[in-house]
Amino acid sequence: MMDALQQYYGYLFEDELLEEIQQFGSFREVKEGDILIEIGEYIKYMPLLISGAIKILREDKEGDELILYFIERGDTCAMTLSCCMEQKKSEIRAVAETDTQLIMIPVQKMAEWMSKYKSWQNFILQSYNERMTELLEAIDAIAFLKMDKRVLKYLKDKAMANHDDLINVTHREIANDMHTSRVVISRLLKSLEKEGHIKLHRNSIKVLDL
DNA sequence: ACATTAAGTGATT
DNA sequence: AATCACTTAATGT
Repeated sequence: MMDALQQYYGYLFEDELLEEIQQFGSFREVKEGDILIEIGEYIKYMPLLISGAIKILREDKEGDELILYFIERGDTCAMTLSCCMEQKKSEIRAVAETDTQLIMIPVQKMAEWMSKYKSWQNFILQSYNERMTELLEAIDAIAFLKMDKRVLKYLKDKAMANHDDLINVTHREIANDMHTSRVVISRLLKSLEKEGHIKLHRNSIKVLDL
């Protein structure tokens, strides 16, 4: 665990902080599809990604999902930040997008480090900022972009998060993430394929123009 | 060979 | 953009 920490976060954090992370954080591995945080749960840990990716979803009363954004190595969940500050329940669901390795940091520590380490403070502030930007993008996408653009954005985001232009996903799953029907997705994907943006296969899609 | 699941299509609202 | 109804294609048993 120290190796990975050193490798991916060494340039960000000072040595004492790295040691504290190692001491208080617990390493965890999850498989694709595992739920890390469920809506309504109290958040006790904040995740620090080592590898893999996680997708953040919102859900309405009827159980319909809507994707907000993906997080990767070097990211933390902004919702965790706002929720854990006041020991509130989670407003979102976090699902492992791929097999993922991460370090769970107790929220008390994260508050403590805020004042103790400048680099931590910067890290939190910066990723909070990035998340905010992505959230705004997500809102823009929903409010102003047409469905076809949204699907393409979704695919590109997903390809980025996976570090792979070949995405394993069914039309059904996309429809669920985007809160629409499968038929609509099928049609949009068809037209995107005709325009040369993607290549369709059964159970997978290849993104061509990244 | 049969059942199940994913994906494609036309018509309707 | 959503829904229905139906077809076709791929995959599993």
